[in-house]
Amino acid sequence: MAQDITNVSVTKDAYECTITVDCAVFGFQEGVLKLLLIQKLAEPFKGFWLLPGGIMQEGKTTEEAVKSVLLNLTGLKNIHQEQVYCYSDVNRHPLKRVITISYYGLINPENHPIIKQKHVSGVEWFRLDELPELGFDHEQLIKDALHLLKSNVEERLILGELLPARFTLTELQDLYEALLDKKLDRRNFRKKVLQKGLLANTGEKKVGAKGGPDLYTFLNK
Amino acid sequence: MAQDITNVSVTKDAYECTITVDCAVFGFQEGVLKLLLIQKLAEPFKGFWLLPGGIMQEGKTTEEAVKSVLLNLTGLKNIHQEQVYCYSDVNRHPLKRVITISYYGLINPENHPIIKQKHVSGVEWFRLDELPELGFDHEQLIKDALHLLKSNVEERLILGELLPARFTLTELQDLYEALLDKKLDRRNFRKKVLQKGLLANTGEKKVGAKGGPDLYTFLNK
DNA sequence: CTAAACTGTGTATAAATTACACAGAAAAGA
DNA sequence: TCTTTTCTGTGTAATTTATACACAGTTTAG
Repeated sequence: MAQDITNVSVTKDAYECTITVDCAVFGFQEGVLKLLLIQKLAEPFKGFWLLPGGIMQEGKTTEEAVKSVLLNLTGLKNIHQEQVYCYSDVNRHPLKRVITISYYGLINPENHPIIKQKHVSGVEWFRLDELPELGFDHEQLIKDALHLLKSNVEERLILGELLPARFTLTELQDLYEALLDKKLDRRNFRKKVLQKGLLANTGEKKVGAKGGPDLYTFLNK
Repeated sequence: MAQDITNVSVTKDAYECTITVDCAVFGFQEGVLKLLLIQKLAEPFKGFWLLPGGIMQEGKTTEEAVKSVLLNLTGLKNIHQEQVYCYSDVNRHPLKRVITISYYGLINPENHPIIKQKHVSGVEWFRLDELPELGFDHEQLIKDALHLLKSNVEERLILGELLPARFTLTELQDLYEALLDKKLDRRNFRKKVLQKGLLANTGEKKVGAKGGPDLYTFLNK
């Protein structure tokens, strides 16, 4: 007897599944792109480093679940986040079938002190080129998150808080260069990024920096 | 008392949620892009047209769930599919909290006869510019699916079965024009699409067509 | 106040995109 | 079968976009 699997039948006999969210939190500091990882306190993957993540609780959207998980594991709040992908392989988690929606987040580490919470044995920023061994399939999640981040930055200049509210074009260029892993020509970079029409020169200059660089900001936010 | 929401605790006290999948199946026929919709047999949204979708069953990935749902509602099988987005608003479904992973699929309607199954009162192809009123948030799902489809076609020439295995460049151009909703110059289009290096001229010509157009195919598949 | 390190800017060249027309092939119709 | 119609395949000039490149001015560091 075939089971009715249309939308009609969600109220009866529906299989239910644990949903987790994971979030690749990126920060940009001293010209280096960094990723925030937590170290697991218990099995499975005890001692391994992981993306912060956890269970979606009743009544929450996945976006809200990400916020709550980050707050509970790292003390972080108010961060820009974007959905990356849904991972549903049956054996992703060794103990139980879970479905994971992954996100990435963008913060300025200086504005967001990391406060290690209980449930984790460590919270640390890692350079992207010096990541430790990761648990679960988080290497894949990071790869996918980074790919989306690059395309969102290049195509739409979505920076979240990777840069401060007012930033110099050289800071923006340093971010591009870290993401693309190559040097860019200053004059051509400025031309290209300015003609997107998304940036405004504030008319003020950054203090404490040689050359007295102009501070820019986003036009509409 | 704070609940442990890390990955550690997936086995205890975890909220579980019904997961559904929806799939925007696109077909390309007579130069027109079409979308396959089903008509609902029962409340909620009885009589409304919807993307085929349904519940993810135990032991299945979301990709497998999409396959199973399409087979059960429309008789379709073996279709190219891509994940679009995860929708988790709490009130998306009027009867129950569900989380939906949406996909799009690409088929050649001529190779895949649609066989209406039980659980639905209709299955029909609609022109994209003549869609009926849709239930749930499926208008949004279609918009997002179409957006991803466009970018996958333009950037990566991912056509699934929108065209037959061997096709003329004019057929490919017709598909582009339908997707982008504008006319393209033939010579420039050919230059651009050929220099992607993904197509090979089979050396054969399409019979029954004026002008004797060359048949092309994908290089590596 | 000198040296060092940074900023802001324009132009010439190369590459990519666009606009555009005609001769040949096949089908359709007389 | 032959004339008309409709489609295919192709190149070049003009425009736009991307790239390579150097120097004078500003600020900090010593």
